[in-house]
Amino acid sequence: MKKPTLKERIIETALVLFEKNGYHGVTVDQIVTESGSSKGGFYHNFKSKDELLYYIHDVFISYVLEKAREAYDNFDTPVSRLCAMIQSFTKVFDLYKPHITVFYQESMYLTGEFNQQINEKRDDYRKLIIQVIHEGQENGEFRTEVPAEISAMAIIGMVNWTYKWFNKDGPLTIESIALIFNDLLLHSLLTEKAKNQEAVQAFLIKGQPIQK
Amino acid sequence: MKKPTLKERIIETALVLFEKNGYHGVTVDQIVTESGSSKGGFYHNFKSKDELLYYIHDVFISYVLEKAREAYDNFDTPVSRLCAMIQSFTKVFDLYKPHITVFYQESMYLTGEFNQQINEKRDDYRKLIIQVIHEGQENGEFRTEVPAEISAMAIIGMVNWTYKWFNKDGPLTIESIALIFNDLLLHSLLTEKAKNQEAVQAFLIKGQPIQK
DNA sequence: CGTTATGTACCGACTAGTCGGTCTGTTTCC
DNA sequence: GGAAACAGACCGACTAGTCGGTACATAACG
Repeated sequence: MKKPTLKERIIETALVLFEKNGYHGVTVDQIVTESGSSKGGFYHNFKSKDELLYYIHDVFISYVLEKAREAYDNFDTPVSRLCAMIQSFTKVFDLYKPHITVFYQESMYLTGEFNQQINEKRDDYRKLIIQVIHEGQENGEFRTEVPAEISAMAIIGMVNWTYKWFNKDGPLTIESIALIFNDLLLHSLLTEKAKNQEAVQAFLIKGQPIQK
Repeated sequence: MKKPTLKERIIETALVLFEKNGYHGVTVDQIVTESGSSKGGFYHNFKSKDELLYYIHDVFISYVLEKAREAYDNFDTPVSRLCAMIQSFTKVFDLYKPHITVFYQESMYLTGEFNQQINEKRDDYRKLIIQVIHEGQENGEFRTEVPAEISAMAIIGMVNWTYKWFNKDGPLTIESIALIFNDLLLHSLLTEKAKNQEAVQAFLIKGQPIQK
């Protein structure tokens, strides 16, 4: 493990502080003090406090988007693609919980240019989910009674909200939660016929309540 | 319609501004100017900018909690209770969208006393949902493979997230969205046997995709 | 009834403090 | 020695909150 650069240290510190106190609840002086740096060091690495916020957003959304694309490429059916995406996304909470909290709490304070770049990636992610659902509706595995756009937002909402309540030291691991999410989703989105396919059954939870 | 008091005018104005620019993106001076008031008028009605934020939070959460309790009291089966709660909650978006946006974006900036009071009501709401699911699991209508606590958070997440994307002028009314949410929920939470009951079937969507 | 007293809602110039950002060094590293 | 990385004193714009005052209503008084 190579020793972290000042830039990395600043980002780490800011992340922890932002998660706890919000972007506006943390001053540059605090970040600088806590990271054992200085104003000079900070502004040498970032054009502004805004840019730091942008970096944090970008690291997270870029990672998630890439993982979703990988999930899409590595599987070849709508069900397995969707499940893989949900799993990879949910698992990100272990790694990037502070990023995610900041992402959803503070994105409105991103200005102009920064805001636009993040929004593009966010849109790409949403479109990818909608696309998978559409593909599933076309091949008859997904119910068509519910519009794909709404299903997508329901999914995204369910998963995203996890940042408000997930606790690493709680009774369930993030992996268990990901399994539950997949189970809930498939039960609500698939046709009865599709649910009976063997390949799908593997994603559903049977019998006893899931445990850690 | 009686003419609004200054206090009401300030709250209305602040709501619109907060929704658009965030709590920290709006100054007291702006609120005062836009509402045709003054610093004095503002601080005569509110102890601080914080207290204004608290008021906005409280109006919304109190309303939602009351509606949920009504829903519980007016129905007598887990399924109908849950559906009624989801419907009343979802429909609130027409009425209180700015409150909700502020509620979820800015609640972290509520301090001490204020924060505590809001959290209590939020907890009460969550507990009520969990209770209904538990009751449904006990009478055999709800699946027991998934923990009630997680189901509850999945539901709350799905519904709450609506504030990020719902648009009054979009293709779907909030009532249609509420119906879809109920359909998705029941499909994922109920046992196969329960889904076939006539009383439950009424809450499910059949045939063609739902339209406005 | 007219006048004075009193409470309440509201006004707006002012202030004390804060915080993002700059500027002038100093150190580190090639 | 020169450039990049960093330190920290300093600045100025901005903002939540204050405070002395006004306008107006209702009540008390003679």
